[in-house]
Amino acid sequence: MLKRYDLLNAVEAQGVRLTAQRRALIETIQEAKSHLDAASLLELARKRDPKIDRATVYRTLELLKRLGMIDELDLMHLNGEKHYYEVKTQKDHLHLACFNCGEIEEFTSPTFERLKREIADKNEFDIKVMRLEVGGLCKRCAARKPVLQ
Amino acid sequence: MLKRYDLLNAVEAQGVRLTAQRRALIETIQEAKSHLDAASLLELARKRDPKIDRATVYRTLELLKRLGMIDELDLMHLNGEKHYYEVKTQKDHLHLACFNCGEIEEFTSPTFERLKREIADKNEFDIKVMRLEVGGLCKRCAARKPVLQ
DNA sequence: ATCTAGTTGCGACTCATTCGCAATAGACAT
DNA sequence: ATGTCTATTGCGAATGAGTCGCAACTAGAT
Ligand SMILES: [Mn+2]
Ligand SMILES: [Mn+2]
Ligand SMILES: [Zn+2]
Ligand SMILES: [Zn+2]
Repeated sequence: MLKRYDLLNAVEAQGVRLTAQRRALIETIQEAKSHLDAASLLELARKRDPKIDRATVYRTLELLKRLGMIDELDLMHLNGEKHYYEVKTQKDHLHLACFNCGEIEEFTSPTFERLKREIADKNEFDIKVMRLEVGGLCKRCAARKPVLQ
Repeated sequence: MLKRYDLLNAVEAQGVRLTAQRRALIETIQEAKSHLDAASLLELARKRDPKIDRATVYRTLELLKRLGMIDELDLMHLNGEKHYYEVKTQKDHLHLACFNCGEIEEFTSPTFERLKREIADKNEFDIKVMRLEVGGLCKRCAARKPVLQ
């Protein structure tokens, strides 16, 4: 399991106003077992504070993105055009999405870290976000499928 | 300049029906100087064949994606939620998007290729698409900005 | 020249995300 | 504790990207 940043403390440290809604949303993302889209996040957060609006969800996601505390993912848009969110981990990690079964695998990799350093160094690019998403067939689904077609 | 696949020939070789609209769209993407979103693609393609509809653009993009001939990009959604498209290149390449000036840099990298092989090998994942997008500040903009804030 | 399955245009639709504005509530000062 | 001020919120309406159903059309096979 990858180590996640502690959102609530980090947000507090930024001197951002801590409302009940933000608290509920932040706790929800922090404890989420999977990548959440805005609608699922809203649904879950309402269990903590039923009085949260969709607009607040988007505004809070925007805030957390701006502060560099969460990452936004496409996950290959396997399921509509929505985006997914997760707490940033200490090391960046990458995502493999299976076109067939929808499974998402995630992991870190020294080569990925090295690539990150190279980009920053060679291009003198000040990296704020880095997103590597791979689509294809997971081990199981690749085995199940004929190689052709 | 990265070497692009020849879409028209590749599509023909697939035994896909070649309509006037598809031809116009394919030629447009092929010759595009930049990453095109669906609306820009439509606008440009209409110069070749004025009678193309938005729905056909999306259906054709879907087709080309399925055939693995184009890539779909977010480019960090710097400008709304739309997606961008480009002809697949012989080697995959990655994209750096500057949050400040919007510039997009692209390049290939041996480390990126190596990472790709590692993912395929270690995870036994059959890679169809691989998308690495980086957001941050380009060289010029990073220099212009104070390090804090 | 005919046939037909695949493709298209159209208009209506869905779904994710954003916006404007009046009401509310953190945080800080009193 | 109370008041003040401003950032934040809920609401409902709006936007914008992408999709769909269906009748009309056409590429390409025979
Ligand atoms: Mn996207
Ligand atoms: Mn590119
Ligand atoms: Zn799978
Ligand atoms: Zn820049």
